[in-house]
Amino acid sequence: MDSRLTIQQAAGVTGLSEHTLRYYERIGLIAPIERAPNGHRRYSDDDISWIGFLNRLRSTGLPISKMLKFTALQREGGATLHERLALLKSHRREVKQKIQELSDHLALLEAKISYYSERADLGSDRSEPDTEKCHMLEGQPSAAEQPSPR
Amino acid sequence: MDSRLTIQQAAGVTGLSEHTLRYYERIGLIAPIERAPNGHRRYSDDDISWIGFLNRLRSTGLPISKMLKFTALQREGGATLHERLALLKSHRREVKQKIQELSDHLALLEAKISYYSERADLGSDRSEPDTEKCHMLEGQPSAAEQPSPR
DNA sequence: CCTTGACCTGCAGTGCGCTCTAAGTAGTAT
DNA sequence: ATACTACTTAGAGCGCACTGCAGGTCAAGG
Repeated sequence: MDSRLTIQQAAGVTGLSEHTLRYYERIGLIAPIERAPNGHRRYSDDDISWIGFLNRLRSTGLPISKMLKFTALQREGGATLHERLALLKSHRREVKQKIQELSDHLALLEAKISYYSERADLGSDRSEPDTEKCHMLEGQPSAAEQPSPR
Repeated sequence: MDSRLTIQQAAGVTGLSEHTLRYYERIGLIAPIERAPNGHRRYSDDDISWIGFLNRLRSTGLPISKMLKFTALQREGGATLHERLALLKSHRREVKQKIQELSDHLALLEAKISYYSERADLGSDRSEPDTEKCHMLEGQPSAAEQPSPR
């Protein structure tokens, strides 16, 4: 059961490319992987599950820089628990916000779609370039929505 | 009311930088903006609301290439309604999926956080590098979750 | 007249997250 | 011996979405 996967196998099960696996190791996201006598990497179950965790963080949009921070804390051991917790919590907040934002935009998308659907219903084959005003239904950012996040 | 904003003002109300406004125009995301006699851009209300729409699409993660596609169709006029509709619908599906995905990852984040919180509660000041196994609770991608999107 | 400031253009540079290339090694198969 | 395959490294390149820079124009103010 103690698999010791080759990089190819590790790539298979994690969904990352071999390239990316080496890259992650190089930048320190993954600790130096054990080597076979010939120098080839051998991924342990622990390595694989750590990579799984990284994968999840990544797919919530956590930038690599923050994952590095987390990884560094992890390596420093138990004393950094609070800090790691804080990092995760702050990320949780961001993910929640992102979900909210997407939901909002989804609603607008729905509005746009039903507006278009209507137009499509009433014989839309006039090829006049009539429609250049149809974006009027997108209220602009309204200042509150886009405070100054750039 | 027919504002005719300068680029600076347009940047202000849209939340984009002046650079980005020129960039969007250059690549064709925004139609050539009307110019004052001195060559300076003057953004109309219509321009602004179109930019607002682009902004929304962008913040749902629609890549610029697809926005370009949409923009091109828009300019071709009414005959492309169905196609535009299809594009929006396909994007809607993606946004929904993204929301779902984020929610899933959020759940995992919560699990991790409560796991850490527990540890933090029971006096976590042993500085042994004990914790190197705590990522064990991240089940790996489980094949179904990450089919092969890379 | 000279500076300041807002704008213009074209093009180069940046940061992120990979992704690819080149050149080399090690082990097996024919 | 030779080919093949899987791996290794250092380092270059890529696609995206901007962002910055150099150099120029124009209008108003001191």
